Amino acid sequence: MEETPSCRVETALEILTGKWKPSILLELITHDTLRFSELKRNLPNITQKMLTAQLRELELNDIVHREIYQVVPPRVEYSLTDYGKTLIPVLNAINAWGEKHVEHLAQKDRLQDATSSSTSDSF
Amino acid sequence: MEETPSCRVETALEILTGKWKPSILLELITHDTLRFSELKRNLPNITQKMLTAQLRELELNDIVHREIYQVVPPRVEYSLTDYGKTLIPVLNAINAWGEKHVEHLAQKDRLQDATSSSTSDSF
DNA sequence: CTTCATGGTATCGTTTAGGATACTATACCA
DNA sequence: TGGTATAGTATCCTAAACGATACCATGAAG
Repeated sequence: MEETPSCRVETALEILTGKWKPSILLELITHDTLRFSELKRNLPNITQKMLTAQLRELELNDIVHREIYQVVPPRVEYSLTDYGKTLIPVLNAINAWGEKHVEHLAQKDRLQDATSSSTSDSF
Repeated sequence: MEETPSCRVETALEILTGKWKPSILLELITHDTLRFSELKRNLPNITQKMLTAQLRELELNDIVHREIYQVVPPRVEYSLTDYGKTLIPVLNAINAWGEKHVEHLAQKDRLQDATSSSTSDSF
């Protein structure tokens, strides 16, 4: 890691990227507390291995809390830590830009279609 | 792509992630306009292939503008589009959280060191 | 004694991102 | 005629991310 400003962007992005982390975080934001099996149910295509791995990484970064109940069959509950909740506004900002972006691209495509059809509207 | 909110987070993140995109964006934010060779010089470890590929992706998403001058040897200048500049506040938010995060982790580690040294302070 | 549910690991294969290196076109300059 | 600079491509290779599948430990219920 270097000391340039972009480095901190990368630091933050490391935590948010990965094929499943945004979805996992969204689940925990909207449901507060979820068991492992509930997360797995709500993320239909994730494998157990990936879910475990991503949760462990989030736990390492103090974003999610893992609560183990010593019962059989096991019961493990996941939730955002207070610190993890500081990510919510950041995720909202990213999501808002993402929404604008799909609109922006759609508009660009409409313009391209219009100009390309005007060059080929002899058909 | 699905319709869930997290999807737009992923949409946005696709544009920001990749080993070099944050650095490239930072360069263009701080220098306004840069030639291909200048970008390459400022990003010492990037390969020509990666620089080209990342710039093309950013161009496709209308984040950077590519201006080609028909001279020999070639001169190509890259800059943020007006639309690309809407990313700046998002990057700032991400960067700010990243800064907090390194502090947070450092603090956590200090606490851990303190407790672990208190269990082993017979040395 | 078998079965079931839960929350995992372990192992292997595939797919993707990224890197190293060589090559190219062009016109000017010596 | 040959070298130089710029902005790339093309090809091949490695490493990391991701996925499929099989396996495991536990104790209660039947």
